[in-house]
Amino acid sequence: MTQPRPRIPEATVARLAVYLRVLSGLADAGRSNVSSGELASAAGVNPAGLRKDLSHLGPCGVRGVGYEVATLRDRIARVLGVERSRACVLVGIGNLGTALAGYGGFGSRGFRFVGLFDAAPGRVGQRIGGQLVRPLAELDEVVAATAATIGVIATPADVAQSVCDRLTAAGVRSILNFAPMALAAPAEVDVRQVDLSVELQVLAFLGQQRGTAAPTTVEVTA
Amino acid sequence: MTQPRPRIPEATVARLAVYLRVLSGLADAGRSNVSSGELASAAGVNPAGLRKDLSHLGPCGVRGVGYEVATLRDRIARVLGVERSRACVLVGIGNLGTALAGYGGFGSRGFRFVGLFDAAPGRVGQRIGGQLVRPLAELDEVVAATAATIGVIATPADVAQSVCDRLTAAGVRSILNFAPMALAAPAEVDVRQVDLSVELQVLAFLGQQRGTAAPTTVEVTA
DNA sequence: CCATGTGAACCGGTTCACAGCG
DNA sequence: CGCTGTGAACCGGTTCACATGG
Repeated sequence: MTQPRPRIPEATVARLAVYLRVLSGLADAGRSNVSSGELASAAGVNPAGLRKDLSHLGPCGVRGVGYEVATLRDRIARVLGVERSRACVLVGIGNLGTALAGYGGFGSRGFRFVGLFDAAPGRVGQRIGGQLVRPLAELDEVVAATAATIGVIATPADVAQSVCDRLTAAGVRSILNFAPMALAAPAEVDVRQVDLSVELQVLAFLGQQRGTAAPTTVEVTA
Repeated sequence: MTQPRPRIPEATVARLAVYLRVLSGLADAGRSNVSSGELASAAGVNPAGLRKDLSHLGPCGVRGVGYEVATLRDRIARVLGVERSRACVLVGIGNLGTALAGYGGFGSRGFRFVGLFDAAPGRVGQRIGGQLVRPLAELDEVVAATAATIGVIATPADVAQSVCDRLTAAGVRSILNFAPMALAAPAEVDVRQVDLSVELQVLAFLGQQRGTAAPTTVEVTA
């Protein structure tokens, strides 16, 4: 290939996804142009960092002017691979699983759930957003038939590892895990962990530290 | 105070929360001792890093032996402030909000929801896990009465900023935001963003990069 | 002798300041 | 003249290797 393939840092990829969302909103609002400052403020990052992120895509703005909204949006979408639709399976259709299955934000980002699975007989057969909930026994079959490469785990912790094993055995290459437990998976499988109670715990700790650190709040260091 | 207050890094705090969960599980299973290697593997981190994390609490293991499970658990719990119960309010009782309100993992970590709020008249008056869903109009009142310091936003993106403004005005000092949108808040308020579709997007990008990078998979670099 | 605790090298990512260019 | 693009300093965090001590 003639592409330079510059290896975009993971932290940058995460922010590109945010810029993409902001740009889509701006485009829908009819805006045709933005500066790095405005885009950065809407995305919650610092302007220089945003420009550095975009530099990984090659020059894509006009000096002295800013960025063309639709062009930049399409460029980022292409890099992130939003065009291609990605088949995902979701295991664990409790409240969280239901929320994920029904979340509209995924569809517009190129993700579609091609299989919803649950172990509880009571859940199986229900419909969530037009999708049938299937028994876990059909996992292999569905992954094979749809070539799904992404699996999402929203089960209780005690079955998460066994679900992970089944997903990897079925051929899934990337796993997003919401169960509060570290998963062991083969090296060629990417696992990302989202841990809701850890987020709350960090927030509480920072708040408590901030609260107790300086009784008179600010200007203590000066 | 006689405490040294050594300023624990944020990344370490997040992992301490994970160690705490693993240690609680080990204690419940009757284990009284662990090595850094075993604990690290259960937490999904590298052993040296785990020891460095624990070094922020001062020496708490026995050389040549390992860590005493209950002691270490209690030490971490004290540092994270798990003992004190923290009042939280949750705004947005859709599928995600319902999942959060019903998630048992929070209670055991010292968090309790003292108010569930939604703008939709259809939601108000429902009970979720024994809690009544209230109208947003009662937010100030409940935050004041319960001294809640943490707010969780699980609303659609278009109202997230206004909810954030109301929470900060009511006196909330820490916000966990699940709406896919960057929030603007006063500097003294901590905001943490959890963005589900960004997680999926990063995962998909890494998978696509991995897939196209090395056709013969491994041993290319050797 | 073994696992902890830690100083020091290392690395990715962020911030800054300014050069480049419309 | 203004905003983009980027090299260079900076910083936090991770990894490594080994000293420490039961």
